[in-house]
Amino acid sequence: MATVKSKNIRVRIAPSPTGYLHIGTARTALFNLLFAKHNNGKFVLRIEDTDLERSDKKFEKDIIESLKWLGLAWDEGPYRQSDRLEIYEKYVNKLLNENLAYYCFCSKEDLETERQTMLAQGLAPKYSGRCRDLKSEEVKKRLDAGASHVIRFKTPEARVTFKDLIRGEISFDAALLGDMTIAKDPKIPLYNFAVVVDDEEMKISHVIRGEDHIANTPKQILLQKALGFKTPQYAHLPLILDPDRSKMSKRYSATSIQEYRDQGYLPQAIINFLAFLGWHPKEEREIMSLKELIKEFELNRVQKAGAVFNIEKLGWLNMQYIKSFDNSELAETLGVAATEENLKIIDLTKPRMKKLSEFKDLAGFFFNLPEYDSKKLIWKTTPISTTLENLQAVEKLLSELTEKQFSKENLESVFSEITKERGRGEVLWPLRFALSGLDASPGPFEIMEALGKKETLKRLQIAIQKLESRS
RNA sequence: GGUCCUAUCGUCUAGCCUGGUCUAGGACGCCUCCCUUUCACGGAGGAAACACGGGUUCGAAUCCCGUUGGGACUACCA
Repeated sequence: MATVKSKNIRVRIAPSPTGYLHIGTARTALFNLLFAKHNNGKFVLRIEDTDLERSDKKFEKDIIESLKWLGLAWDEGPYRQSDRLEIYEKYVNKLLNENLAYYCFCSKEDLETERQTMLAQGLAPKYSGRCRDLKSEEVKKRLDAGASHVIRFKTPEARVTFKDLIRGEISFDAALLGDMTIAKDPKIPLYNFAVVVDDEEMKISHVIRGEDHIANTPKQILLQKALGFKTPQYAHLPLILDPDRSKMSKRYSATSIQEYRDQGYLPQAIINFLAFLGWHPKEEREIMSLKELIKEFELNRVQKAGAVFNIEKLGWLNMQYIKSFDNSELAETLGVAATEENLKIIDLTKPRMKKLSEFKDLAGFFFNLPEYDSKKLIWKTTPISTTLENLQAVEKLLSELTEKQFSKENLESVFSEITKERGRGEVLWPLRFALSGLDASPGPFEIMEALGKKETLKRLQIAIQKLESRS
């Protein structure tokens, strides 16, 4: 295998527990894992919970559980930013002491007015730097008075250029950025700052994340330089899009892994599907396991443009995986007892299921015969009387068989004569309908095998009675 | 508005780096047919794309420039 020589590759997935594990986050996690494992690197999980108001333990729990369910195992963590506050504080103070950051006392209202004014002038909105040169005595005085504040980084006016592993060179003019906020207080870091500190402390070599973070990259690089940190390699993944080509959102579709899990999508199918959203192996293949994906994954084969989430294809993939399961395995995932009868039912239902959740609807008739209109027993233009005669003939034929003879193969041969005499459609359609009560179902021989002699006869008699009461 | 990213069938994509083998390949979806009592599976076939305009070149889906379209970002969220 063409692996990069042990270059201490370390990547991370850094979800914030402000919602359930998002499809996009799962895909980012997957690509990170794929890249790490392909190169014998480490995959770190870091929970970015610096936003106390929006973070919730229940989301953290869901993220961890969903990641596990998908089979995306991390090597280190979960680290929690809320457990690392002293580390950020140390670095905030460092910047403050070196006069690379400063306290800002501007009110939100003032900032907003400033922003609007600049926007109206067609300028890139950025902070004016009003508090940048406040005298230290003044700062101390205001701090002592308990004035509300924030800490800003003195953004240098420079051109920031970095090489994105997927997109090539990307360049920003930092002069347009303005002095960004890095913390609300030395003890309360903000996203861009916490990320930079953690990536350094955790020796992250490659930052693989969504395209929506491209604009954050120059900010983080500037911070790294000020702090004397190394700059990791960056790779920005294309976004997952809704059918209207906007960033996938709750408004349009189910966005949490948990929802797909509840609907009966298999983790293998989701992984396979997500991997192919923005990536493709060299060969023309569609079905790949996580292991195979790891083997084949190359960052330079990642697509640059966003990819629409195609639920139809997920459904098809899911069906492929469902079909690949053996019956007892499927019984277990469905939470159904692996009795002989159930296994037969599963076997017949398997090729018809796009989602596990469809099992109930598809297989329900095996357990309870649905109510149906006796008209439905009639094949095309067959007269009622003929249909009745045919069913009676079938009943007679079947009642002479032993339970053992109720196998698909045997029943087929038993029926060869009667279907020749009376017509396949004329015999088999009413039989199948009597057995299933449904317009669409597996074939009558298969159903009879699963149902057994007693139940088959019972259902046949119900149909016969229905027809008799009609005529 | 500004900044940045981006552009092959309806969708996911192969091909693009290293121009000719592209009459542009595969998959999902769609259509037709086969199998078949129905539905599904399976099998065979079909319709369907290089956004546009300039260059460069003997030759461009592939390289360059521009236009247009699409998207992301633009917080004391992450």
